[in-house]
Amino acid sequence: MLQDSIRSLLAQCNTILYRLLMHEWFDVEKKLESSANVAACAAGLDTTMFSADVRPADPRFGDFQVNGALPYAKRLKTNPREVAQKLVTAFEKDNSLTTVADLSIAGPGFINFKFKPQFYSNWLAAFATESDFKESASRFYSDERVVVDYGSPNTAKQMHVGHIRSVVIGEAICRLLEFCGAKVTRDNHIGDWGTPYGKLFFAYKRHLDESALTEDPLGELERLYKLGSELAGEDEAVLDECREELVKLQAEDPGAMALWEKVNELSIAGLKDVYDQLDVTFDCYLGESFYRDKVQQVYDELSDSDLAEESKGALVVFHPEHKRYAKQPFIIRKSDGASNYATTDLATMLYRHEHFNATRIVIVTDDRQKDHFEQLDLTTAKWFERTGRERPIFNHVMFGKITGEDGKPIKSRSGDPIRLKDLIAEAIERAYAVVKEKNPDLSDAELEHIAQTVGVGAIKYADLSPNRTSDYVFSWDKLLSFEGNTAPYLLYATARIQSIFRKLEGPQKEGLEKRASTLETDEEIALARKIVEFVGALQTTIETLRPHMLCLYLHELAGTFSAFYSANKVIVEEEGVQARRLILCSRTLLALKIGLSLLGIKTLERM
RNA sequence: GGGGCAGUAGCUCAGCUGGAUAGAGCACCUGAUUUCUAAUCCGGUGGUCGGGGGUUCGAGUCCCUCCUGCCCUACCA
Repeated sequence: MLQDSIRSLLAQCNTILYRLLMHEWFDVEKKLESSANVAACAAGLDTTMFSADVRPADPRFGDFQVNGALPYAKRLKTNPREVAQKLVTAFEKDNSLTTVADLSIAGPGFINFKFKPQFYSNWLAAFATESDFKESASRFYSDERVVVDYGSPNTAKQMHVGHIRSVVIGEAICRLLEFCGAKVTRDNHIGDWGTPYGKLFFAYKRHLDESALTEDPLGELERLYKLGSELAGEDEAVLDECREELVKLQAEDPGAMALWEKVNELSIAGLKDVYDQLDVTFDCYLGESFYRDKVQQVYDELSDSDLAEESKGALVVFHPEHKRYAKQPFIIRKSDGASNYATTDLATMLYRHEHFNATRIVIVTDDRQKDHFEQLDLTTAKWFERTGRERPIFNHVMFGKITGEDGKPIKSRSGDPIRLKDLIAEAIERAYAVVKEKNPDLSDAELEHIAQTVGVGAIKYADLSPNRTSDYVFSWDKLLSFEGNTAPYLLYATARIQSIFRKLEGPQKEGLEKRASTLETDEEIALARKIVEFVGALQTTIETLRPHMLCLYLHELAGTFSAFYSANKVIVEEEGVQARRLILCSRTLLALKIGLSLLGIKTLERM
C-alpha cells in the first residue's frame, strides 16, 4: 500500500520534472538555435559573426539542420567543414542534446540533427492539450498590445468579393496574435463619412421604399445611393441639392445627423449579418466619422513640429531623405481646407497610441495603398519622435487584388460586383450537395451544419492559402473547390481521426502514454516530426504575418497523416502499438484543430 | 519620366529572406487483401525557374541589364 503511494508519487514527480525538461523543447528551432550559440561560444568561434540558421531539414538528411557554419566560414575565410566539426564537438558535450538526437556533418558543412523516436514520444507527451500549446506559444507576443484594423467597408453598400481578403486575412492575424499572447483589439475602420452621403440623402428623402429597407437595409441603401448618383449625373439642379445635403451633414445639422445615424445603424447591422456568417466579431467600429473632430490636432502638431508645409495651397509632408517621398507629397489637408484619408489615418495612429496604448498597429488593406502607408509610417515616426511619444510598430499587411480572367476587376453577369453574401450562400449550397452525396445517411440538421462549416471554410481557406501579396484571379471553382489543398481536405482528416476515437471504449482512450510503445514505422516517425514542426510554422506565420505559411503546414500535416492512416492501422491487437498510434492521432487532431481555428475555420466531428 | 510588384510543370500556385537532386494541388496515366470514413492513399508523365551577364563553395532567391504584364505617382480611399 505504502509502496504503491510512493510509486505513484515518484511517477508524478517524474512527470513534472520531465515536463519541465521538455518545456524548452516546445520550439525546437529556437532550442537548437540557443544550443548552437552556446556551442559556438564553447568552440571558440567569434560569436558576433555567428548566426545559427536553424531550419527543418530535408528528411533524407535529418530532422533539423544548423547551417550557420557556412556563412561564418565565409565571413572569416576559413574552412566551413572545420567550423562545423568544431561545433559538433561542442554540441556533443551537451547531454541534453546527445540524448535526444544524433548529429552528423554533411556536404560543405551542414550539421544535421536526427531526433531519436523517444524524443518524439516525449514531446508528444509533454504537449498534449490546447492549453499546453497556448501556454508555451503565448510567451511569443505576451508584452504586445495590438490594434488590428481590417474589414473597412463603406456604409450604405453591400460587401462584395473585394472585401473578403481584408476580413479573412485580418481575422486570421488577430487569432494568431492572440494565440501568441498579444492583447488584440479588432477595429473596423468603416467609411462612414464624406461625399456619398449627399447623394444618398437626396434619394432617401424622395425615393425610399420602406418595406425594402426593413427587409434588406443594405440593399435598399445601396439602391438609393446609386439612384442619387444617377440622378445627380443627369441633372445639375439635383447635384446642387445633393451638395446641400452634404453641407448640412458636415455642419452637423440635427436632422442630417439623425438620418446619418440611422443609416449607420442599419449599415452596421447589415454588415454584421455577413460577419456573423464568417465568424468575425469586431471590438469597435471607429470609422472615419469618429476622427472628424481629431484632425485639427494633427494639423497643429505637424505644423508646429516643422513636418508639414504649405504647397500649392495644401498642407503636405515631404521626406527629403527618401528617394521618392522627397518629391511626392503626403497631403494631409487639401487646398480646399478639407481633410482626407491621410489626415484621418494620422489621427488613428495617435488615438490608437493614446487610447489603446498600442505597441503595434496592423492595417490590412490592398497593396495599391502601399505608398500611402509608407508615407503614413514615415510621417508618424517623425511626428511621434518630435513630440516625445513612443511609436508603436506599424505593419501594413497588404494583399493583391482579385480580378477576373481578363485581369480586370471582377463582375457578376449583371455587371455588378459579386456580393459576399451570395458567394457564401453558393458555397454552402455546393457543400450541401457534396455532403449529401458522400454521406446520405446524415440527418438534415447535421447535413446543414456540415455544409455550413465546409462551405464557409472552403471560401476562407481559398483566400488564405495563396501568398497574400499576389494578385488573385477569381473563379467560383477555385473558391469553392473541395479537392486538393482545401479546407475540406483538412476537415476530412479531422473527421477521420474522430471517427477512430468513436470506435473505442472509454478505458482504451485513457492512460495512453503509459501503455504506448516507442514510435517505430517510417509513417509514425514522419507524422511525429510533422506535428513538432507546428511550432516553427506558427512562428514563421506570425513573424511574416502571412497566413499561407500556416496553410501550407496544415496541408502537409494532413497529408502526412493520411499517408500514416493508410499505411498503419491504428486499432490493432497489440496494446502498445495501438496506444502510440492513438497518441499520434490525438496530437494530429490537436494541431489541425488549433491551426484551423487560428485561420478562423471551424472543425467538424464528422463529415 | 520616377517608383513598386510580378513572370517557376499544360493550368493554379508554394519555395520559410543564399543551402544539398526546384516542390504541391488540379489535369492526365497507373495501381490500392470491400477498409479505423476512397472528400483517401501509393506510383508515374510533365521544368532552359521570362532572356542575358555578374557576385561565390553554393543563386529560383542577391546585383546589373533587357523583355512582358499590372499597380502607384498632389489634393478619392
